[in-house]
Amino acid sequence: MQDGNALAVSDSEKISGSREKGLNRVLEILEFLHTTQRAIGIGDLAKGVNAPRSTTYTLVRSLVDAGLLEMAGDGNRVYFGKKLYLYGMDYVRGNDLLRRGRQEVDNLSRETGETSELCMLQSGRYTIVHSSPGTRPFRISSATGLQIPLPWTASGRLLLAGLERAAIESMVSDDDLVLPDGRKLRLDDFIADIAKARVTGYCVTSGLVDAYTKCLAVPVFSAPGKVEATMCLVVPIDTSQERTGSLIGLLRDRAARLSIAG
Amino acid sequence: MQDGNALAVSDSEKISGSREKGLNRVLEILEFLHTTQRAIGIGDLAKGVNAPRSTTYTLVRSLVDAGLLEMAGDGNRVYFGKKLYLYGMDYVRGNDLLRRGRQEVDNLSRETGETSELCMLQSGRYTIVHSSPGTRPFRISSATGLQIPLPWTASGRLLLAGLERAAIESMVSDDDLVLPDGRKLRLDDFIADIAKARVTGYCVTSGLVDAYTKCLAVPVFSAPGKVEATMCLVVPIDTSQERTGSLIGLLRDRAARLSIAG
DNA sequence: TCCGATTGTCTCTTACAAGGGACGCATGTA
DNA sequence: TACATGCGTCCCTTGTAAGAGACAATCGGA
Repeated sequence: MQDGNALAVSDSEKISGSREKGLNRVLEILEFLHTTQRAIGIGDLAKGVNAPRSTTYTLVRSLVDAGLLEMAGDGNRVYFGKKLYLYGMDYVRGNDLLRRGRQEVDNLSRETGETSELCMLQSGRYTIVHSSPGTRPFRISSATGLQIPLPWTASGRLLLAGLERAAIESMVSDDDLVLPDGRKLRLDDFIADIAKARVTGYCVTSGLVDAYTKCLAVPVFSAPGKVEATMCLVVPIDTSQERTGSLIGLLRDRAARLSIAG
Repeated sequence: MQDGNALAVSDSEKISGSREKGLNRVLEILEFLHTTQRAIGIGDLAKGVNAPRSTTYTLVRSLVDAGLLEMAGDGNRVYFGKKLYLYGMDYVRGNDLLRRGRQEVDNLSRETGETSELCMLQSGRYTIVHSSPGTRPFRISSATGLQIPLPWTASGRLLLAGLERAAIESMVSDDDLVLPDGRKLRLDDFIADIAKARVTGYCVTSGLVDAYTKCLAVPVFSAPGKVEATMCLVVPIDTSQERTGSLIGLLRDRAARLSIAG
């Protein structure tokens, strides 16, 4: 193994390493599968979440029996199961905003040909909840469920609009402020961005996540002042001023539509 | 409460009532939310899964923190959370058959105007995994995630094709054999149906779930002889012989398409 | 063929989570 | 104003689940 499991587990979690609640282990397992995005052997899973093998076997059996996980076709690998899909659909059904937001995102990318995304805060992290690829030849990075530091994104600036400074600080770690290209954002600048985005009602960032794209984002409100989600378009960084402007107009229009009934 | 919680909890689970593993409680909570299909107060949730209040509060807090559940907007109600949606999408992504099956079902209902469904076995139960409503004025019952006794359906007969008699018996309870209209199916007849469906490669049932519809189903194979799912159309019971035949042809065609790469 | 690594199962101990129950706080209604 | 009902939190006890570790079975090189 390349990861020398000797207490190197990273600093996450308490170093205790002792007894751990079963439910927590399960949550870690699910999260681990979410990051790996593929079926994985139970032994490796145990290593991955740093849990004892015997425990992992027991938990996985429970989860498989319950249908939350499934044994992958070939043999001893596990991945998410149908039950989770069904629960996920229940979530969508109970969530107007998400259901209509997905629709709207699909429409947007079809109409504009650009990559379009619906984003939300997910336990304090920026999350791409739904994305539709667009028709450009080059692939723009964006997988559903991907989590990215808030300061890297235009949506992040909108999602934090209206929050206390303290709340924002607690959601943004120092690491988050370091952009992919190595530049370090100043926290005050970021907070200023947020305030600005709030009044203008949209946000554009250029070359933050990568050097070749810019991101146009607008807020979706669940109540006056309460930003529940954002919709955004990811476009080539050299997109003209005019087209950028008209795309933002389109976005604001669609987001408003989502907001009213939300 | 209208449900007199006095040990009426149905016979499910052991009557022990004593200490229960946290994970199991969680699984019950999720299942309960899945059946209620709506946000529910924590107190009621505790009653619903027959768990102590204190325990329920603790577990719900964990689940909310993890994002598997969310507090519903108003206040003290909980329902499924974004995390479950994300995990569900992971499942879809990792499952070609489901992804393409959903697509195909949507196509079918658009082309034919009939209600179309994708069905699978889910821990021994028949489950509507995806459905698309069709354009007929009257609504045909069918919610995604709904679970129905196997003998009530055409798909059930196909999904069990190739299984041992013992396996079939273990999956079908006596209650399952009682149709909605009160008639009782003989187990032997049901098993004969299964065998017949297997050789003909499709199955039609008339007036089983309700008196006004018939159900046309065909199998989708994940490997030769292994029925992974079924696709079906739910049509008015008076649909002509010709149309029924051509719809079945269409279904078989599409199901075959799904099966090859599966 | 013989090893080393991995997989799945089992047993036993003890650290600790589940549960009982009491508390204070809001509602609602007699 | 009193009383009942439901909510959310907290504390203490003890039954039990998490974990360590041993085991047989399987696999894949060398």
